[in-house]
Amino acid sequence: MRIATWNVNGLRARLDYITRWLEDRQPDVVGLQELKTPDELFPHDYFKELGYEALVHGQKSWNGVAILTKVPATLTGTGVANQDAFGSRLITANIDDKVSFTTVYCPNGKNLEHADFAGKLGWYDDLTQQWQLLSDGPAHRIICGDFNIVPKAIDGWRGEAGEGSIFYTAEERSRLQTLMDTGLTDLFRHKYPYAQEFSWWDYRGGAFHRKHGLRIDFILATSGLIDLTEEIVIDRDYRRKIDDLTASDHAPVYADIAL
DNA sequence: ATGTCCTAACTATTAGGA
Repeated sequence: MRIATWNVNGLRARLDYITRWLEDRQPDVVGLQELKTPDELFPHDYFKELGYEALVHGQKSWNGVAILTKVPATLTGTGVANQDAFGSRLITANIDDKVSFTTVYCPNGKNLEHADFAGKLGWYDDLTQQWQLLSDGPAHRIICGDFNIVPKAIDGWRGEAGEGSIFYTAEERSRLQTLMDTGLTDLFRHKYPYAQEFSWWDYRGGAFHRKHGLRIDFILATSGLIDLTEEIVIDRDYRRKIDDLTASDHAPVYADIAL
């Protein structure tokens, strides 16, 4: 089973680009973030023609997450408890009764002085609490998405020079670590302990070509899935322009798991 | 380097992104 995560930066503006990627990579399950699309405008029929059912937790203008799936799936939850003010950022489904699949769009935080920074930390606290409380359903669980945190210096182009700035703070990293301490493994970092690969590059200033990126999009999985993971790829070719189609500022990330 | 770029929105300028 090929599972994936992708912050598409506007689903409707990205529809043709997303189609190219789906046809080329043929993922079975995809967590999408930053739909910027209200539920009533989600193109269910379009994805159905491509072979995907869509489970959607959207909103007007901003945020929004969805799960595309080729295999039978059941929606089991949306949203982080007590965090409605941050918008639509989490959706969970049981995939074929084999794995619980969650995708998240974690808050950005803006800057260290902004109220959203403290809010980001609180959002993570509530996410972890909710994650721990979820006890029924499949034992295999995946949470993937745009986490908006650089886990280690190697995961950002600025390296050690970035330490302490937003995305690189000890406060943010401790929140991510607390979530991981519930029994989650970063599949990319586990398979490639020393690789420097990025999943996001700023649109501005030629950041992609200057290799000024961050690795902030992860697939986190429970321990039973580690040995079942055959490959994990940050698909950076799909951060490039295709013909006249503009890419998202995030690359897709996918894993092939023997489920 | 608060320069740059992209999206959505009460279509023109602004907010948000990371």
